[in-house]
Amino acid sequence: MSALPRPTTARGEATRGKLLAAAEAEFGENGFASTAVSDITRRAGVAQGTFYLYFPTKADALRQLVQDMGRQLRHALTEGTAGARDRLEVERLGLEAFIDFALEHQNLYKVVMESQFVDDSIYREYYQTLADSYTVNLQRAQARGELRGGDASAQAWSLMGVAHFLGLRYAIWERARPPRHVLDATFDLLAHGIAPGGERGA
Amino acid sequence: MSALPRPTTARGEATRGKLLAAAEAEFGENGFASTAVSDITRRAGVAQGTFYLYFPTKADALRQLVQDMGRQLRHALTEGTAGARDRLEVERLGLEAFIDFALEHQNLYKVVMESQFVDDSIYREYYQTLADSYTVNLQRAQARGELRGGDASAQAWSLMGVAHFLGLRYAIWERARPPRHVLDATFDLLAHGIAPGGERGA
Amino acid sequence: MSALPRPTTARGEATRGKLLAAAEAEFGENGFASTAVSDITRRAGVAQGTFYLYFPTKADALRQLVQDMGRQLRHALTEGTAGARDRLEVERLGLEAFIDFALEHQNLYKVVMESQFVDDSIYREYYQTLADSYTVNLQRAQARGELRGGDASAQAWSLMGVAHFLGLRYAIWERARPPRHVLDATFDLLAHGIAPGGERGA
Amino acid sequence: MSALPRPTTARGEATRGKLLAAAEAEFGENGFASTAVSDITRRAGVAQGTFYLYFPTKADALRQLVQDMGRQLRHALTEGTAGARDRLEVERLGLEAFIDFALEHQNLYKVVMESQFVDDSIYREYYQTLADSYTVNLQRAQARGELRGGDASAQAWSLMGVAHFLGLRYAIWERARPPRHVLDATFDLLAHGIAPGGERGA
DNA sequence: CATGAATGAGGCTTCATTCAT
DNA sequence: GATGAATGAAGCCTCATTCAT
Repeated sequence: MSALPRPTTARGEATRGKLLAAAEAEFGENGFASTAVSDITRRAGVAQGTFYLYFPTKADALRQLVQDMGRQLRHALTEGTAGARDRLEVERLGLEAFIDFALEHQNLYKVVMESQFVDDSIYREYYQTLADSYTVNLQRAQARGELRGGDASAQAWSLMGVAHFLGLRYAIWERARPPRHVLDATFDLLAHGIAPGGERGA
Repeated sequence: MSALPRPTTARGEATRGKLLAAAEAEFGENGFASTAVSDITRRAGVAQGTFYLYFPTKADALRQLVQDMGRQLRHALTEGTAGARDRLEVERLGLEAFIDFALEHQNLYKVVMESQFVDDSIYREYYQTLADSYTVNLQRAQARGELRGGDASAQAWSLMGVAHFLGLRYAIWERARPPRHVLDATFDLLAHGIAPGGERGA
Repeated sequence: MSALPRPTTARGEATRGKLLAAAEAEFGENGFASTAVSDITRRAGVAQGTFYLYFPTKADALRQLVQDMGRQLRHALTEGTAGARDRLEVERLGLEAFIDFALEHQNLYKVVMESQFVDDSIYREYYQTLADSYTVNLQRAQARGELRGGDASAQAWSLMGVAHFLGLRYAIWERARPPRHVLDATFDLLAHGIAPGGERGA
Repeated sequence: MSALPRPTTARGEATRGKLLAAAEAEFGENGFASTAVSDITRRAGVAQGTFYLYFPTKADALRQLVQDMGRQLRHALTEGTAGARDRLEVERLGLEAFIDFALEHQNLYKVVMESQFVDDSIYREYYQTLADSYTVNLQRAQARGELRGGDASAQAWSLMGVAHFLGLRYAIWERARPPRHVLDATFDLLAHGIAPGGERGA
C-alpha cells in the first residue's frame, strides 16, 4: 500500500545481506515454493517481520537474488577467461569457469530455473542478459577471425545450452567437476562439431 | 492407506484421460505450484474427489505426465528422423522435429522443468532416459563412421543442451519456429563447431 | 483466482446459515475489524476453511449480512405498519417497529455502520434502498392528502435520521424501549414540527 | 509503563500538531482500521517512533481527534447561528452551518463513526455532549415561547438525526451543499412536521 | 526530541486431502 | 465410479509497539 523505506544504515545493510544469503541457501536447498519466509528469517537470525523491511514480497527476494547471481556469474566468467590468447581458449576456460561457479553455487540452477514459475520476466532477463553479452563477444571474435562466421546470437544460445547441460549433469547432479575426457569431448564438439573428417584437438 | 483401485472400465479410462489432459494444460499454463487440484478437476469437468480416484497425490499426476511427455517426445523424434540418410541428417531433422514438438507442446518445458522442484527423480529420469538412448544412437553412428569420435555421452548432453535452448528461445518464448538462418547457424555449429577454417554448409 | 462453487445441497445451505448467524453475532458484538474469521467459524462450529466455501472474503460476508438485514428490516417495517389507517399512523407505528427491530437486532447498527469502512458501497446501498422505498411511500401519501407536500425524498431522509438517533440512544445504548413521553415527543416533532402555535396531540 | 513525557516545547507542539492533522486526514480518507501508524508518521514527515512520544496508542490519537472535532463543530455552530433572531432561525442557520462544517471536514463523519468500534465511550461522549448542550438551548427557547413544548432532549436527538442524514447524503456522499429546495423541505419538516393542514413556509 | 530498525503476534486466505453419501 | 462438502494445517504479510542510538 506504500513504498517501503528500505533501511539504509550500516546495520540495515548488514541485515539485508544476511537475509539475501539465507534466501539463497534456502531457495537453493528446498526450492522457492517449499521455502517459507520464516525459514529464511530463522536462518538469518532475525524476526519474520524484518524480512518485509527489505523485500516487498517473497517473490521480490527471488528476483533480487537472480539478478545478483547473474552479476556474479558474469563476473566469474570474465575473471576466469582473462588470460586467454584467443576466443577458442576463452571458450575452453569459460566452460571450466562456469562449472566451477556452478559447483560453488549449487543453488544457482535451482534458483534461476524456479524463477520462471514465479515471474517469467526474471528468468528471461537472466538469460537474455547473458546471451546478449555473449553474442557481442562472439561477434568481436568473428571479426578478428578467431571464429568461423554465422549468426553469433544462435551460437551464443547453443554454447549456453552446452554449458548448461554439462553443469547440470556434473556440477549439480554429481556435485563434481566433469572428468577430463568429458570436458575434452565437450570442448571438441563445440570447437569442431560432430561432423566427421576434421582433424581433432586434445 | 490402501492401493488405489485404479478404475479400469472404459468410463474410468476416459475420466483418467480428461484429468491428465487438464493437468497438462494447467501445469503448463500456470505451473505446478500455482495449480490447485480443483483447477484441474474444474477443467476436466469432474468433481474434486474424483482426482484421487486416479492419482494418489498431485505430485504423482505430475510424474505420470512427465513420463508421458518423455515417451511422446522420443516417439516424435523417431518419427521425425525416420527418412534420414546419415546421422548428420538425423541431427538436422531431429532439431526441427524437436522444435515442432515443443511448439505443439508448449507445456513440455514448464512441466518438465518444474518437476525437479517436486521430486528430483522425475526430472533426472526424464533427461537420463533421453540422454541414454541418444548416446546409444551416437555410438552407433560413430561406429558407422558417420560421426567423429569422442565421448558419445558428452556429445549427447551437449546436443540436448543446444536443442533445449533453441527451443526455449523460439518455441517457448517466441512461440514461433526459429528463422531459417538461425536453424542453419545452429546446425552448422553442431556439425562443424566454432573453430575457424572448416568449410561451411548452407 | 476462480469462482467458488457455492455449495447448494441442503447440508450446504444449513452450513451457510450457521455461518451467517455466527457472523452477525460476532460482527455485532465485537465489530468487523475485531472479529477474526476464526471467531466466526468457531461459533458456527465448522472448520476455518469452510468459511471460504461460502464467502469469497470476510468483507463479502459483511456485505451479505447487511443486505440481509436490510431486507429483514424492510419486512419488519411493512409488517409493523400493516394495520395503520393513514400515513401518520404508519409513521407512528413505523417508529415503534423500528425500535423493536433494533432492540431485537442490536447488531444491526454496528454491522451496518461499520460496513462503510469496509466498502462504502455496502453502506450506501443499504440506506439508498431504504430511502427510495420510503420516498415512494411518502409520495403516495402526499397524493392521498395524508401528508403535507414538499420534497418527499428530503422528508424520507429526515425521518430516517430521526428514527436512527432515537434507536441509537435507546435501543442500542440503553437497550430499552424509549419511555412513552419520548416516543410521543419524537412523533409530535415529526408530525407537527418544532414551530410553536400548532395544537398538540398526545 | 510510565506517564508520557508529553513534550511541551514549541517544536514539540508543532510536531504534535502535524501528527494530529495527518491522523485526521488518514483516518478520514482510509478509516481508522485501515490506517497504519506509519501512514500517519509518513504523512506528518516524522519517524515512526515519534508518534509514541505524543500518543500512548493509536486509539488514543483517535480519541483526541474526536474530542477536537466536537469542540470545533460546536464552535462552528455557535458562530454560524450568532445573528439569528429566534430559535427557528437558529435551527435554519444551524442546519446550514452544519452542512458547511461537514463539507470542510469530510473526515468528521468517518472519524466519529468509526470511533465507536475502537472505544464506544469516545463515540457516546461526542454525541452526548452535543445533545446536552443542544437540549439546554431548546429548553431555553421553549421557555421563551419560541418553540412548542415537549421533551427537549427528544427534540434535540431528532434534530441531530435530521442534520446527520442530510449531511451524510449531501456533504459526504455528494460532496456538495444540498440544493435549496431540499434544504427548504428539510427545514419545513423540522418546523411544521409532516402532518397536513398547517401553513407552509418557503 | 527524534530516529528508524527490529519485533512477533495475529489474521486472512489457500489448498491438498478425506469421507460420507 | 463419482460427488462435493468439510477439514485444518500452513504460509504470506501487516502492523502496533519497543528500544538502542
